[in-house]
Amino acid sequence: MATRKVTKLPRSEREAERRKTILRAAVEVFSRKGYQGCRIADVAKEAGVAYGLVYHYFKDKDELLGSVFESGWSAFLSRVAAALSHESDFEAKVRSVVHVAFEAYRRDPRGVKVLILEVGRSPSGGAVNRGGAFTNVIELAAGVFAHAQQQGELPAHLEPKLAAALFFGSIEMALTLFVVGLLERRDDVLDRARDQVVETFLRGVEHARPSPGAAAVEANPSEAAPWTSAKSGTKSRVARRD
Amino acid sequence: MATRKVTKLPRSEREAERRKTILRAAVEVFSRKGYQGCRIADVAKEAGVAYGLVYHYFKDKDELLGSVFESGWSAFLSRVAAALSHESDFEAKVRSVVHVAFEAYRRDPRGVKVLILEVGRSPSGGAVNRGGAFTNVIELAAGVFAHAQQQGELPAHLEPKLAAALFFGSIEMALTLFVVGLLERRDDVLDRARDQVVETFLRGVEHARPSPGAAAVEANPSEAAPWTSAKSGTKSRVARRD
Amino acid sequence: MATRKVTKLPRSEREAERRKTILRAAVEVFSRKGYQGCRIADVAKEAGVAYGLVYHYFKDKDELLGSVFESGWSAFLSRVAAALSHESDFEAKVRSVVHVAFEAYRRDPRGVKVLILEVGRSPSGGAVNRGGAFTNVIELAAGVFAHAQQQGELPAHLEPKLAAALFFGSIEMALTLFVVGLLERRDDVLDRARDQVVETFLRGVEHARPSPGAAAVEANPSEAAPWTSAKSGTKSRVARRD
Amino acid sequence: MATRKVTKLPRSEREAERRKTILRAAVEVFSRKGYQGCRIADVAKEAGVAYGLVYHYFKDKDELLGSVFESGWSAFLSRVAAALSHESDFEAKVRSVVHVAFEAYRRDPRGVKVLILEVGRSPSGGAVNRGGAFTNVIELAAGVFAHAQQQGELPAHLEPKLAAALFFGSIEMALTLFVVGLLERRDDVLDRARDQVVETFLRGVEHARPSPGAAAVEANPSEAAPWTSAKSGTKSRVARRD
DNA sequence: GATGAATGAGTGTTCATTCAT
DNA sequence: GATGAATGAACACTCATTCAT
Repeated sequence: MATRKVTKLPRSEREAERRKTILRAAVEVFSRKGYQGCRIADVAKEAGVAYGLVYHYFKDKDELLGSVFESGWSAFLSRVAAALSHESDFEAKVRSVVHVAFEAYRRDPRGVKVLILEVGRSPSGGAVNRGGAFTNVIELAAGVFAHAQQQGELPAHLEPKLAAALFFGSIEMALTLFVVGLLERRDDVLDRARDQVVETFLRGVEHARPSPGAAAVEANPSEAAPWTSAKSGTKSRVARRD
Repeated sequence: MATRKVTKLPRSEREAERRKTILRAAVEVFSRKGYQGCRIADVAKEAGVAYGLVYHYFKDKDELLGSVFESGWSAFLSRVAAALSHESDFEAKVRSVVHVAFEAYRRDPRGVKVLILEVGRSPSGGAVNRGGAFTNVIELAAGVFAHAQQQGELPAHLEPKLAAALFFGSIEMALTLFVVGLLERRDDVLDRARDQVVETFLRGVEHARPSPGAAAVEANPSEAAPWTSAKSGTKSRVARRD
Repeated sequence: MATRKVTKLPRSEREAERRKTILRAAVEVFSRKGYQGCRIADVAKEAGVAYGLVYHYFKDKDELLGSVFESGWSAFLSRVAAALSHESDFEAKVRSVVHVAFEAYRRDPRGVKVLILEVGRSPSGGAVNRGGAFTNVIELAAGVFAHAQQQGELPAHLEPKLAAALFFGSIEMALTLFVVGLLERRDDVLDRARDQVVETFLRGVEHARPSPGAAAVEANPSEAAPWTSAKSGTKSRVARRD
Repeated sequence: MATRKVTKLPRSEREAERRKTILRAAVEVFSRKGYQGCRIADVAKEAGVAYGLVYHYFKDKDELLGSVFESGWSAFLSRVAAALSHESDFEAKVRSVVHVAFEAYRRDPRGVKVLILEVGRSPSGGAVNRGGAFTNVIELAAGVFAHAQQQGELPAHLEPKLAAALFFGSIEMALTLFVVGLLERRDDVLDRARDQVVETFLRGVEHARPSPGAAAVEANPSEAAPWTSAKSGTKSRVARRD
């Protein structure tokens, strides 16, 4: 009834299109309900396709969700790789990777949430190579750190993979703060946070330098804590026990 | 503490005991199969009690698993709080918290895995205030950082909550490296990693100092990559308790 | 704590008391939730006794509910028997049995509801001798009808048991009208209905005589249909199909 | 009726068929085990379909069993309505409704048992509008009685709904006598009982006339108790349709 | 390819019944 | 006798996956 007149993409393209539609729907549903909580039916409905069609494009639920990860990660990875290739300086590389991560979040918080909240999940569950994806990023970054060590830009005693873990762990948890709402999803806050991540990673909390933008702000003593709108940022100044 | 009768536990204590048994079993199963994957039947079997008894002590699956989180987090939180209260120096505090985390992992990788891999996860998964638990740790640590800022031990421009996030993000991801097997779960590797986490967080990758133990090693050029072999092990510099 | 001072009924009486308490509670719960819908726990709570105590007095759920029936029926039966023994005239007997039934309803609609709504139930379910109780009433009445036949008060061609069935079927369904709310539970309506049941059974719909009370009412043409408050009694005057 | 294709039923009809199959199976199981006692698994097995398919066609157990009631009642109702529409005389109407009920029982004792034993039962059992179905029959008949009153065929002082209740109460309890085995399920007994129901309802026990068939029998004193033996059988005086 | 009916194993939850205290 | 914790069979309902059309 409705199928008669379509622009007729070459079969393969039409299919690729469908596949992407389903994948996008999966990301959406996945981010709403989580890995286990989402049903194939939900994905199909979200994608506007028939129930069984999902199984034409994906072997089973695991493959579908695996694909979600892979496409997400590979997109992230390629952006990171591109960013790295545009910079030669170590600090610049670090800065640009953090930038990529924050931009990804700014553009597609849902997708990032999925990636963040489900990495390493599926305890022994036969799921895809999420671990693999994770390993990829770690090792990509580890390569950068090892190179920097060879260039003398970084102390030799550091384990590159661990350094990479600390790097991405910092980024991830920083973004998590936004995901769970502990920090406001405002552009200026995001920017400032990004700078603090870079600074802390490079020079440590003890020697982190202020954001360039914040420098100006510092000139205005009355706005000493621009991180939060009004309500004082941190409640308990002293460790609680309870 | 509460009862003197030694011969047999009074009804109420017996029950409290049962409850704990079930909770422990839940942690176990949970860590093996994850939040959604764990079945009440498994928990009951693991605890060695009848199926229905689980429902005597916990309203439903959600409440049971919620309790797992809460008990796990509160245990971790109280250890962290204790560690903090024993130190006054900022660096020492940082070091001791990292120590607590690593010791927890050394002692009960399963439990840590559960907390690490499931916190904040399961979007709207119905369960308790996992988010709340997460928030608690962040804010506990944020308090420490804020205090350090007041003491002049830390730059004032840092957002304490974000600093806390970077701190725990680093720790978590470092442990994840062990969880997923990218680093060997050997004592010496754990010790060295712990030091690197502390150093990187405090002074940044660029100025991180080598482990005291590793210092000696460095003198021996023939052992250039102590991350993957040897047994130099700088075991637990800080006294463990319990 | 509280058990110290009780009037100390002889053991057997105390127990009989308890038993009755539980039985009453069972009637209550039963009438609210029905045979299958009620849980032993509900009965225990309603009776204010411990969970397991119910099993001291009743072998199992079936026996408990069987007892409910038996006590209900036997009470009804003995009232019916008493009523019958007080009258010698056939019409008077009929009238007094209907009276007993309507009074029982007026006094304890709950109990009647239980008896009415569950007779003959439990399809093949191993339940008690509810059928037995039912049989008892039918045969008691059948005896009366047979006697009346011998006295020449009733045509000989009638099957007494069937006559009894028609009799109690009329009574039951009449009461059901009140139970389900198709007739108002007002005293005057009940009285009038009672008369109509008797008249219809004795002389048939075609020759049923008006209630004595209604006779007076009839004198007042403005109150021609005193069966219902205001809203005209029967909607569709002609058989609907739909 | 709706489709011409003979070769294979179109999808939609196939499904409607399936639905009916399941419904029939539900009636069967239902009549055997009662409302609460029947399990979805039994229904599925009886229908010869997969467990889960039941949930394709019925939201849940309640909806399934609700449908059983509705279809049963509506079938009965339409037969009654048809019978009524074919007769104009009041007595004939009464006679034909009783006939319909007895024929229904003769044809499908199971189904009748279900409707009889479960209507109005299960207090607040959640299921559909069983009460509604009950109300429908009562009001349908009440309409007939009201009409007869207007025609002067019936005393005006009777409450039509109550008359309807007495009518169906008599029928129901008469059938119950067969259901519980107090009367033999033999054709001649059924016929005779049917006549007695009609006569008693119309003219009362006191003036009920003997069955036409039994009249002949009465002439033969040697067959004084034809209720329990013989085979005189006055079969279906009114044409059945079905 | 597309559709959605059909399948059935899996699992949370209830609740009658038992039993140690 | 009283209590309520312990037991476990039973069952409704879900949902990934298959398959006929």
